[in-house]
Amino acid sequence: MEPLVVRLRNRGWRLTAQRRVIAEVMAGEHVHLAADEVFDRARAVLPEVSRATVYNTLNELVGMGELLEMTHADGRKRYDPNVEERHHHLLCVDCGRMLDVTADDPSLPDDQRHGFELLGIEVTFRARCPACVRATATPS
Amino acid sequence: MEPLVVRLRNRGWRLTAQRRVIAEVMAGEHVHLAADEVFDRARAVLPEVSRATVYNTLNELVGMGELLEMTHADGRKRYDPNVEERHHHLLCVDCGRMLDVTADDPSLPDDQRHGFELLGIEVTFRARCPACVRATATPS
DNA sequence: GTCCCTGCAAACGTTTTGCACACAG
DNA sequence: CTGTGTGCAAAACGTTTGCAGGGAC
Repeated sequence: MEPLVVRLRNRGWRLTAQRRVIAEVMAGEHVHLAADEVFDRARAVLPEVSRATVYNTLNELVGMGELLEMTHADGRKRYDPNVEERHHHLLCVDCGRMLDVTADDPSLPDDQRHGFELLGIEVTFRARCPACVRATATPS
Repeated sequence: MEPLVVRLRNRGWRLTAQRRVIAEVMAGEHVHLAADEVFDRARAVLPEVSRATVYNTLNELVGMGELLEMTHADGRKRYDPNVEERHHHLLCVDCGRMLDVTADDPSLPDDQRHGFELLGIEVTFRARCPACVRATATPS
């Protein structure tokens, strides 16, 4: 697939310096950033980026389907640039690190559907990452 | 299992009118309420309940393991009183209604564990409920 | 009587919005 | 040139906290 910035230009998206930097931050990250983290990284590259523009731009990207919005238990929204492949998430409940993983979807038995029209399935594997396991291991 | 209020008293929880009302609201609801919705329902029964007490009490109940805290994509925390049986959730993405369902857990292949220590699995079936499907059906 | 819980209001962190100016097209 | 994106600051939102008074045990 074409790079994110190219896809956006092809959709007639007005490309400003701020938007390009924000899109590049998202495209370059494999972790799932909160808006404020995107703001920090974007500002490091281009200081004349405002918080409002980061929020506005992220919301637009979500609306265009170029970004997935997720809610991490800390109450902040996180943004996932991986919209190409279906995937689930592996979350470290201690440090908040989140990785993409692939696993089979669970299925919902007919008698549990309650007449709902199924659209998608979200799976989060709650876990502790190696670093956090090591940090709490009984010190010798 | 004993009623929630009984379990709480047995743990030495100081039982005030406000706390009892909040616990009863949670016990009586099969939906997954946000703190403000709990506040409204509690105040309908007992007007002298403050928002702060609702928040404090919900956090205590979560800490005691009598309530599960979940984050619904609208950014508000929701509280699930069903701690007895393992279950997943069926969410209407239009109106936000959320039901408990039982389904098999998906499994995470070894080559996808990245060394993490698995603790639990959260599954949300994203869907549209019958009422919302009907609301958007092509009008004849 | 003691200590914990309560209400109130202010503080907090995140996200949204109103407005005049600036720049991409 | 025009229309849309921008920065700034203020507001909105859900939640937490500090404090003095009150009620459960």
